[in-house]
Amino acid sequence: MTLTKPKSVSATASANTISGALSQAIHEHRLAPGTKLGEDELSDIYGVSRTIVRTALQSLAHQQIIEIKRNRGAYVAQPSLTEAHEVFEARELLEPRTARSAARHATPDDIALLNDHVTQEHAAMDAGDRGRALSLSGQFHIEIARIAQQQTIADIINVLIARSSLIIALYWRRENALCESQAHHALIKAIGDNDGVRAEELMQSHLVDLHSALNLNELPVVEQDLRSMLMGEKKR
Amino acid sequence: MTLTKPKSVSATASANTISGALSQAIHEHRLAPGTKLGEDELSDIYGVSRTIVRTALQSLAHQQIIEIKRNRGAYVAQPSLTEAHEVFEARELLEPRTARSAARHATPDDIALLNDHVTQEHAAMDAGDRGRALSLSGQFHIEIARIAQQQTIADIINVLIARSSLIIALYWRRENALCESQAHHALIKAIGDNDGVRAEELMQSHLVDLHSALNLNELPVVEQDLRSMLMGEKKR
DNA sequence: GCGCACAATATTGTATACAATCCTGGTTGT
DNA sequence: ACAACCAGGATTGTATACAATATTGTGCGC
Repeated sequence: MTLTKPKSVSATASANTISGALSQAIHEHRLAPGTKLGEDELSDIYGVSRTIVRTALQSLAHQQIIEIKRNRGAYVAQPSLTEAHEVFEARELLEPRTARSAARHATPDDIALLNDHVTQEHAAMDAGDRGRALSLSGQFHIEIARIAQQQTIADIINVLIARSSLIIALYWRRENALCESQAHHALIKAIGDNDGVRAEELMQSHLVDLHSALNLNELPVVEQDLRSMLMGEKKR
Repeated sequence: MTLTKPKSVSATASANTISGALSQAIHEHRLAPGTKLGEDELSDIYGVSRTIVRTALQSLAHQQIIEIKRNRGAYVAQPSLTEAHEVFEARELLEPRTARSAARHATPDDIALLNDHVTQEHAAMDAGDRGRALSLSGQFHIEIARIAQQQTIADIINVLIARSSLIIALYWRRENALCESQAHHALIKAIGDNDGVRAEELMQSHLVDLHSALNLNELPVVEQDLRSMLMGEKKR
């Protein structure tokens, strides 16, 4: 909640509040892929009409964070394996050079902000709040694009990271995620030293690491979930 | 209208029809940057309620093709100089490597489709329909991303090209645009030969050409438009 | 004639009512 | 027991009514 700034494409304020809250919940893995987001349910929770909820959901749908099936409702998205690859390939095209650019533009304040981010990330991890750590980790990448003074790319990365969060929820296999803050720490060092080339290399390998830490050849765990639900449910 | 496929993030069918129509009109420079898009006006034209129009406008706003100012209405976007640079810088990060990838995946059918595109582009140009030629030229780039089997990147490029169209409307200076189809023709050749490296190079230089064909240091022509409107209008 | 305040109008924002569609559960027939 | 079918209920899609805000027009004082 430090300076997330939901970006507010436009739309009404309440709608942005709701889409921001849902987005945050998804980033922090408090809303699992496949979860149904009923309109009445949300309008009750947030105390607004379905009109507003609908606006918020459409916004999230456009970011492909949720999927709206006609006459069926909105569900937290379940990126396919193909999409998972595509998202990381896109990130690998955008982020390394952006990190290089960030190294050129970074001010001491920027470095301080990044360090603060990693500190919070560590704190969240120590507190066992894995979701929050992941969310902060994503914001770190967006922050770098902002430092590079590339708002357009930052916007794109923002969306890609949201989807990455879903992908991680579905396909992650590695247990320890502290490699994260290590890599981020090294990146800050390179950016702070204005070493663009190194920053680009580090970002590249960081993304490759993430990409390769996914279960590439397996089905998403959703089906297991569904199966277990069918097994252990109120079979009456 | 060949196979544009509005991509339909979701939302209702009518809304997609309207946002598609508006998007097309903007691509073809039939709707100038700054034009106001009133909700009642559009609901009259398309014979649907404002609810649907609103959905369509929000979709376009999310693509940053239009800008919705709270309580003021929707206007065709006027990208700033900074945004113009950012958009082309993003494209330069994404498209060259995507072209390389397309060269790996292209089938004979794909090549035929691309050739067809360029032919239509030429035809539109000969017919003096500059807007349609520009629109087709943009679709060409999207088609390449599709051929590369990178739907995610294709989606991103789709949005960037829409914004590029607005940027061209505002900042274009060069008179002749037939360099376009020349460059596209060369690209098809490289892709058809499965020469990924060359395709990447060609796309890179093509984008640099486009980028450098903009009036980088001048104010958008909108102000000129406004002035000329005030000058040559029904001074009554 | 000019500028300001205020009313009239138009436009957008939000909520609600109604229509269309889908899902659930029970009933019936085999 | 099982399948198909047909209500009934719940959920989403669309239109419309009303509220809030901005814009325009008018009149007054100077």
